[in-house]
Amino acid sequence: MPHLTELPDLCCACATVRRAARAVTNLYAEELRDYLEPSQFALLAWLNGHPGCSQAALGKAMLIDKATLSRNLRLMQKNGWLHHAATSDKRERGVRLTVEGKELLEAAKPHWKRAQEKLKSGMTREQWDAMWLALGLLTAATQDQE
Amino acid sequence: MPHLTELPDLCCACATVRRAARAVTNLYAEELRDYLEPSQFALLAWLNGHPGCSQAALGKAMLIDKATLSRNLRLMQKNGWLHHAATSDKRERGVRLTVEGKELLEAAKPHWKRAQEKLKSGMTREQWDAMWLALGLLTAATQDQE
DNA sequence: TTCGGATAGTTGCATATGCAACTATCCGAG
DNA sequence: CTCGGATAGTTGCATATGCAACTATCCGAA
Repeated sequence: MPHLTELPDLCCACATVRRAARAVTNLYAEELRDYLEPSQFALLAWLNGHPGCSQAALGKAMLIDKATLSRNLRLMQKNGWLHHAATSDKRERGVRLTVEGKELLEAAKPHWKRAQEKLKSGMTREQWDAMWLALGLLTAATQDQE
Repeated sequence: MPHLTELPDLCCACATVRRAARAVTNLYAEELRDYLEPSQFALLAWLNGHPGCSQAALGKAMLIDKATLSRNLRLMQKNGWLHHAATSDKRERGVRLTVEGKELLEAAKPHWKRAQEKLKSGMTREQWDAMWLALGLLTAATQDQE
């Protein structure tokens, strides 16, 4: 796989960030295989830090369409990892991890960590930091379009 | 959408690059809506520069699973944008754009350009360059794991 | 008080993605 | 020559993703 760092035929930012997402997802998926999908790990981890969060708030934070979220959360609920609870606003319902969900998250964490360390070990500290900055700026640049 | 550039609760590189990919994909999809999907544009553009390429080579360049590629290309073939041709090696078949495929690519290009300019206008030249570097390094870091 | 716009969530439809298992073909070692 | 491993591509299955259209609820203006 030569020249991945050179400016390639892929002069399309969309193609390049999607390719990176595929590559990174596969790396994490391999580590998390026995537990959950990488995207499910992300949802579980975020919800763990924001208990009682509404689907809408979750979607805004992760930039996930509400329809996608509706179905992905339903799957995780069927797995027993989380549950919905009524709120004062009858339109929305707060999402919380179940005990099983928290246990799964804890069990998966070391494997997540391993994947992240693998990635980190492939670049310098400066490159790692620059990557986080770049991803944040890239995402932000998509949001101030309206 | 505040603080997207700050180090967030999303300390998972996978979640962050996937979120960026969603955000960027949506931006391009909006521009390309009347033509094709962003991922189809990427395939079409790459094939245009590598006529007669095999699915396997395409998959290696874009880091797309061969099964995914098989089906995505089939869709595009049904749309009349490309065709497969036999090669000396009977296992593989070279993929080429049809005339319709080339016309579509040309028609979509200005809209792709507009999406890319939108993104570019949201950051400085240095940040733009740093982003390309970071995405390349990130992708490369996933590849030297075996 | 009520009505219309905004918000939360779901469903139909379509595309994208990857693993496992499969078939067909190629090619080199013996 | 032949057999077994490697390679190219397809199919079954499951998850992820987003738009459009829908229902239910909320809330502020008239």
